[in-house]
Amino acid sequence: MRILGGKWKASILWHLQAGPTRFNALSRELGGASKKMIAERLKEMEETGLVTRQVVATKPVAVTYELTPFGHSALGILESLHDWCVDHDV
Amino acid sequence: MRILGGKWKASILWHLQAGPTRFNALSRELGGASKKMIAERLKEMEETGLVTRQVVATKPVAVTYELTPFGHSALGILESLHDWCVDHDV
DNA sequence: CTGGATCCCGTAAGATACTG
DNA sequence: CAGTATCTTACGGGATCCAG
Repeated sequence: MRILGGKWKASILWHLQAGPTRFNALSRELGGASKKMIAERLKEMEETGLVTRQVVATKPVAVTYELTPFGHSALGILESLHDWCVDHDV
Repeated sequence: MRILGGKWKASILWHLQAGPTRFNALSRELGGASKKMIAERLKEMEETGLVTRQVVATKPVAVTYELTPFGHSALGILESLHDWCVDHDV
């Protein structure tokens, strides 16, 4: 729960499964989440090894986030959770 | 996450799998949790249908909590989560 | 424009005392 | 025994502001 819990980590993982994504792209796709939330959650997820952070020194700077293999495996878990919710009407 | 999240619900489910358990028994087994936490979490879990509450009109009163089938199925999910953590060293 | 830091608030969590 | 009442603290969450 400490790794996957909270309000946004699951959504972030979901949106990252398509491939490396920029900070603001995430911010746009996760409509209801403030940039602070995304930044905090990404930092935690980087520390737990779910995602990697890449800084591209263009101008203006670009920062992309990408799933690690561990992050991909987490998506499998989330899918189990999802199926469980659906099976029990939740 | 809303159903299983928080700090104590998983532990409560785990301790209830042995069968109907009394409030104070839970309180003793979940060392670090105050009675307030347990009471609040149990109330939520009753509302989401994970557990049932049974009042036995002895003197003094006894109250036991028991897993519903839905609660049992949640244990399966938690086990998946646990296995996932173990497999990835967490 | 980009990514992120700061401020403020509400709720969860924790400790303790009290009640039927 | 099984909670409730009350208070304090910690953290998640949201809006806003800052730097490159």
